[in-house]
Amino acid sequence: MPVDVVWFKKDLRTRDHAPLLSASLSGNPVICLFILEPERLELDDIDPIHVQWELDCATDLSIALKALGADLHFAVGDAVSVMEDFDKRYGIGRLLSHEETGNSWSFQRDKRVLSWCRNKGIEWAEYPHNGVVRRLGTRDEWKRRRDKRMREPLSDAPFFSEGIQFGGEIPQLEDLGFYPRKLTMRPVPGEDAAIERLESFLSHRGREYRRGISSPTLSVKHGSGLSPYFSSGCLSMRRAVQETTSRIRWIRENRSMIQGPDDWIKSLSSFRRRLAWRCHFIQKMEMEPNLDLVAQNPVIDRNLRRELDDDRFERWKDGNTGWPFLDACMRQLNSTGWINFRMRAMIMSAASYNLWMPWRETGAYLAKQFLDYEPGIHWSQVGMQSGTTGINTIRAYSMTKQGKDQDPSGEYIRKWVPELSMVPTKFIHEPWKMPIQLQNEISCVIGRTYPSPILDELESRKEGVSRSYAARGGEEARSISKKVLQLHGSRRRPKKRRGKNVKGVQQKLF
DNA sequence: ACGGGAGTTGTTGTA
DNA sequence: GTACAACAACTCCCG
Repeated sequence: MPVDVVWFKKDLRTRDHAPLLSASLSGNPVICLFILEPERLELDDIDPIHVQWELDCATDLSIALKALGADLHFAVGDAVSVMEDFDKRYGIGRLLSHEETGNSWSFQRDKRVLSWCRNKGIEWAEYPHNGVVRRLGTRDEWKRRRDKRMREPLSDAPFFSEGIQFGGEIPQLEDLGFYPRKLTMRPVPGEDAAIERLESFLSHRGREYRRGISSPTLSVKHGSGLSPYFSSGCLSMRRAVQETTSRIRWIRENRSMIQGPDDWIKSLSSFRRRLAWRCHFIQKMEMEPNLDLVAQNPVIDRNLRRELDDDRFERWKDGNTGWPFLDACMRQLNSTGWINFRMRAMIMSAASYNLWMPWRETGAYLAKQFLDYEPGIHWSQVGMQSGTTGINTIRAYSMTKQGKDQDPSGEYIRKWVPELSMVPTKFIHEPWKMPIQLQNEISCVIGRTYPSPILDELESRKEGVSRSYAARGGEEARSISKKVLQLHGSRRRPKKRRGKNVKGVQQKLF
């Protein structure tokens, strides 16, 4: 009897999982499959921490599946070879999975799997995932269809009468010669932990979301912390959207019993808007699957002529640029595998504008640092923060301004850059301005115990920005930018202009 | 959803 | 009450 193979990729959960549900209803024997693909580990945007995280989430998933009467089979190897092997042993009737919108590599891999299925006469049933709409010609319909999908009911975890037992061992990365770096504060893997985290966010942590997300310290507490779970699919986007909506409704209905209901509603609405942005960016990758390899506007990219300077690259990566706030952010990221959105933008902006390094190399390094690496979001952001799309205004951050705004007391800098722990607040954002005598007194000598700034921040930023504007000026570059906007631009209606005339007219009406 | 300069409007303190 | 400087807050523009 042919078996249904449910191939788990970036959807490591049992609830709201359409392929799993469908397999359970078919009546066929079911194999749940997770493949550790060693080839991925050779890619420059994939890190052992990603595979380890997926493996740990899959291990948790295997326990949940066992309780449902199914069993997760772990395999190591190339996806097609693994399928071939399973087909020989069991005879695959159907392959079921979610559509994956990953990087160029996974796109090519899925094409190979598809042609293998076709050769074998095996049906591959792929189900839509998150808010991504496959085979969409233009962006016009996207928002409506995404929102509609988010409103559809969630499905429970199904039961299985005939799951084929997995007799093997869970593979270990170490046995393959990969040793993931140890992350501090790594979240607890798995679906239950993901749901718990969503609940704690909605029940109390998210109250200060709006105030907290811009700051690298507050965002640790008031951010949702759900991103790694979304990347590995421990949590469905639909569940997050629906539960956020019902929480907002609950606050609205019980507003008299709650203090500060409006701020709370604003926070959760803004969280929900960001969930939609998440889908919006992954949709870009869906429609342009080589976003991780080719700039959206290749002409601008060529005009920029950025070069990888090894010394700059190393100092940027390690958080040794001599720009305290940037270094602190880099070190937090390297240590925890996470940093908030705004600081990611600043880190990328420093690489692109101040240090003038090419986006592919810096973007790949960052991808490896983010535990929550999501190709569609990541490479869209990299494109934006390197000025290679041509459709967004150039956003070059000032590290010292951000530092003063987000960390006025310097507490965050002192935590992550201990060399600066004795520097008084007055100089914490610009320690090179300390008088030599003070430097000696506190044993923090700029240029010896902590590096001098790698470049003049103001000057390098100014030069980077003007070179970037110059690169997008030409006729050829402009015409490509226009096309990029048509294909990818957000279809949100432009704000109504509120000029003095309009106001005047309104006043006359009342 | 950038930063910095210029220009504008609003607020406060002082003679 | 008035005049005005000093300064904060805001808007617009440009790279």
